[in-house]
Amino acid sequence: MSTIQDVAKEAKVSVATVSRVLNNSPLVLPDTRQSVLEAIRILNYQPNLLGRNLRRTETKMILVLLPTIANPFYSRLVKGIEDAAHAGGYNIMLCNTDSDKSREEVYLELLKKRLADGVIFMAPELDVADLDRTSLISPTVQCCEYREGAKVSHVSIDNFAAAKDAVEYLIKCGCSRIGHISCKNRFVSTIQRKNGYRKALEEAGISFDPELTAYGDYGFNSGYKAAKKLLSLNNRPEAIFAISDIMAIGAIKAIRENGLRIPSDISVMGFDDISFALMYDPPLSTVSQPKYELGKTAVELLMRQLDKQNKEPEDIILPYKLVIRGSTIKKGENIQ
Amino acid sequence: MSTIQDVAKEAKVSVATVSRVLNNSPLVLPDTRQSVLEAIRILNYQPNLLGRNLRRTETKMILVLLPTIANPFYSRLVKGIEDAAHAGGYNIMLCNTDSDKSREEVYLELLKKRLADGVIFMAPELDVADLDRTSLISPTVQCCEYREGAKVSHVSIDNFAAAKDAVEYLIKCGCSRIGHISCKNRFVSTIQRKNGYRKALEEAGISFDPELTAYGDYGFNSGYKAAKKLLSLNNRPEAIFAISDIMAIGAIKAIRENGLRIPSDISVMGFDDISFALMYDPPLSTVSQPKYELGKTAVELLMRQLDKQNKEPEDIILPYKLVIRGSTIKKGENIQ
DNA sequence: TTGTATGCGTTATCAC
DNA sequence: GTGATAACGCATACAA
Repeated sequence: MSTIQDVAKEAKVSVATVSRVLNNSPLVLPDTRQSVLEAIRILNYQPNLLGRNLRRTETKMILVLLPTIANPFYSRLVKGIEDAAHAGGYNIMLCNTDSDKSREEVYLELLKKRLADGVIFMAPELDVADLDRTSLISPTVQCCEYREGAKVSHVSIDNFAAAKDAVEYLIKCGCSRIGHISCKNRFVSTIQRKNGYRKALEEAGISFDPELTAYGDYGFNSGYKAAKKLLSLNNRPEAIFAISDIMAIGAIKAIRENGLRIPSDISVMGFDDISFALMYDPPLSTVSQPKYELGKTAVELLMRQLDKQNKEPEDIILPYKLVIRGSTIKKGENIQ
Repeated sequence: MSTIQDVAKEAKVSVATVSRVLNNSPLVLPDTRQSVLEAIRILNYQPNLLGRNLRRTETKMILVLLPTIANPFYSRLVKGIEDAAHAGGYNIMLCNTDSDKSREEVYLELLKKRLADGVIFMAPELDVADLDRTSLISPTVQCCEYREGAKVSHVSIDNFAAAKDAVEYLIKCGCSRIGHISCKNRFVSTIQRKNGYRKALEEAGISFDPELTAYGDYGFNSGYKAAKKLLSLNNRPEAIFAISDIMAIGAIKAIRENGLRIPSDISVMGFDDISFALMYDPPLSTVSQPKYELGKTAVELLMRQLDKQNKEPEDIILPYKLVIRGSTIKKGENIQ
């Protein structure tokens, strides 16, 4: 493995000149540049980035913390992050936290140990204070999920409006008893979606029934169990709004097991628009998040901090889209 | 940000001693160690790994190249890799190549530039010669997919036996016209699965009909289209064996659109056993790969090279499992 | 325009 | 058992 020294010797110039060529400095004569490039070619030289990183105290690496890549919601998001990062000369380190705070902290060590220049949280387990502390060490951005009150940039959709829209659609379809499958966490998205659900009911003059809300953990089985519970009510729901597609699909399994049909007996609405939503039979109606753009925007927010352009936290809201497919009855097609 | 120098000054020892404490050297007095640890605590010191990496010319980082994390097949696999890597003191860099050779090469630059100590290929686009060249630079392992003839370790299942088993099962269920949805690539797994399919037919005395093989690209739509083609044959298949679960699910969509039912009219068998296979309705019969173990084993193979324990390439075959669920008719339940 | 010299933070090789 | 000090490979301030 040859070093910059070897190249300098071969090209009969100083290491400084080689370094200049490597970094496209304008103040090096074309002839000199040529002979350096020739030496690089001859020696098949590859700069050792460890040296550069140490010298510059930067790694051109972004830490990306997410619960698990097993959740297909993150696939497109990561793609958006990856593309934007590459465009800016950065690479990413994808880390599964399993929604475990201590795992998250272990990965943040990499930041403290200078192995990454910045971090994007997809669903921070850290509390507001820790998040603020992290942002003091390195540029930090929250994407999709975020902690309210933290002085840390974030990008997300308007979860309240999205949930309200989704439930309003179900109401317009003629459903008035609408079940909600939520999660027992304190994520802003969860709370906002729940609020959107209640607001839609309220505006339609439908009284909120706490029995119609069941809880899961975003997983398939939890959606199945939550729906079983809702279906066991004396007055079962005519529609179910779940805060994740996977839970919605679990709910459909439960509904079918009870001998009911989708969507004629019960409509089901999901959230996220993961790729499976379209593959499922029936294709799932859902709230589509602009996943690629969310990821891309998160990186842009981070870049602005990395470039020291902006130290102030920014909050960006991206548009969502209600996607109606086969798991909800169409307006006007309801029996009532 | 304090450095090792600051700690040395604070603890009134040399940087060498601090370094020894940091690296758990046995030859440092308990008292000295204590005072160093105290200084570290006071200064809230974090070692800068860039310095260590440069000095040791290692990064404790493993490059993991896969087509895309959007393919859920890789979720558990990555988990296995991650856990094993962490256990060995390594972190991983997950890289989506989009099955694009040039993207793969870009990521391999990270290896040449010493930003990673080794690489695991999940589905190498590189040819045998390039793969051999890479293994000369750094420890290299192929996981699941591999190039035959490359002097590079690999771990996978016996794709021939697995496919043969799957097709034999369909035959035992009474199906004799069995369609195959494959891919037009040169992956060993593809070829072996095709061979297993043919071998099962042959042993059952069923003549191979080239018309019964259609091609896709592992994606949902491609499975859908391939099945459409198979269904348009004069003598349509009684069962379909796809080499990916996602294509199998696409095939089911096509079958249902043609007014046929799963599994009574047509049985469908997938491959991989992704999480969605169990969530789908009907739950998909498929060949289950030991995903977590495949990932774990790949790291172990790599570690042996990193430790210089073993330079010779090793080939490991892990057991698969045929999982029968609702998308195939049960033995004895066939109409014939 | 190019070269010299220094330092980034750490570990390792020597002395002592 | 501990301390000086020389690398590791590169970028950059300054000198020429």
